[in-house]
Amino acid sequence: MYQKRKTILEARAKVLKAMAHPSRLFILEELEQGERCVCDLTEMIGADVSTVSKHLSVLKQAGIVIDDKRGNQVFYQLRVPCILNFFDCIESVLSEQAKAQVACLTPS
Amino acid sequence: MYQKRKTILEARAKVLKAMAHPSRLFILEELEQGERCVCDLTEMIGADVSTVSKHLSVLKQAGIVIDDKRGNQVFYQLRVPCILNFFDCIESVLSEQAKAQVACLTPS
DNA sequence: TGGCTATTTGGCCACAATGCCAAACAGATC
DNA sequence: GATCTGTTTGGCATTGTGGCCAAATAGCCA
Repeated sequence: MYQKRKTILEARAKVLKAMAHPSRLFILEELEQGERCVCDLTEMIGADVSTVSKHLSVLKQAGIVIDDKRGNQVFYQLRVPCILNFFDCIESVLSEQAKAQVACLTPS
Repeated sequence: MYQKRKTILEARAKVLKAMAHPSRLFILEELEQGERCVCDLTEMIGADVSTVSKHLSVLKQAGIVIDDKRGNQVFYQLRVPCILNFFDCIESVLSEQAKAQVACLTPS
């Protein structure tokens, strides 16, 4: 039952795992606007360049972004734009959470 | 730039992280069919009950599933059905990966 | 070549995640 | 109450992740 689907589910989990970090989500949002070089993203995020580079490497290994070296800088862009559609659903999870909290706090 | 959105992105990342495990993805797929008790899922996954229970706890804490105790068993169900829409996009990431691999292996 | 900028990689440390076992807990039934 | 089944929680070992610094690498320009 599970063993049969395990390989596929592992591949999916890998993609999700690559997205599951605030800095990496920020990068994806930013790349939605267009390509960005490592230096741009580093400045926006405010972490060490090496840290941002590693985040980009995670996204690249997961197949979510691709890189393009031009001169001495590297530009990253989304490979699959639909990635951003995820957020609508995530938002609905979060809004359900919020609703539940309100309901919980409201005296009945 | 990033600091401003960080709180929201952390919340989203938490949801994604909760999904980013093969067993938990399996659980979500299974719950798409309808509610399941811990014992059903445990048998299907083939791990220790305590392990499955912890996976369910992760999904619950993320607000993705809800539990309903009836008698001495606990039934879980999806709280937000759209979760499954994720997979279309993930599949397209994976198929792009596959395409790239083929292109890479094909002599030009 | 030498120096400059941009990026990646390796090392290290602190911390989180995974999975099992054992123990605790909850509900049903006798 | 005693016991059985179903579920959760605590503890522990193993492994993975995230972040920084320092060093290596790559491309430009003089």
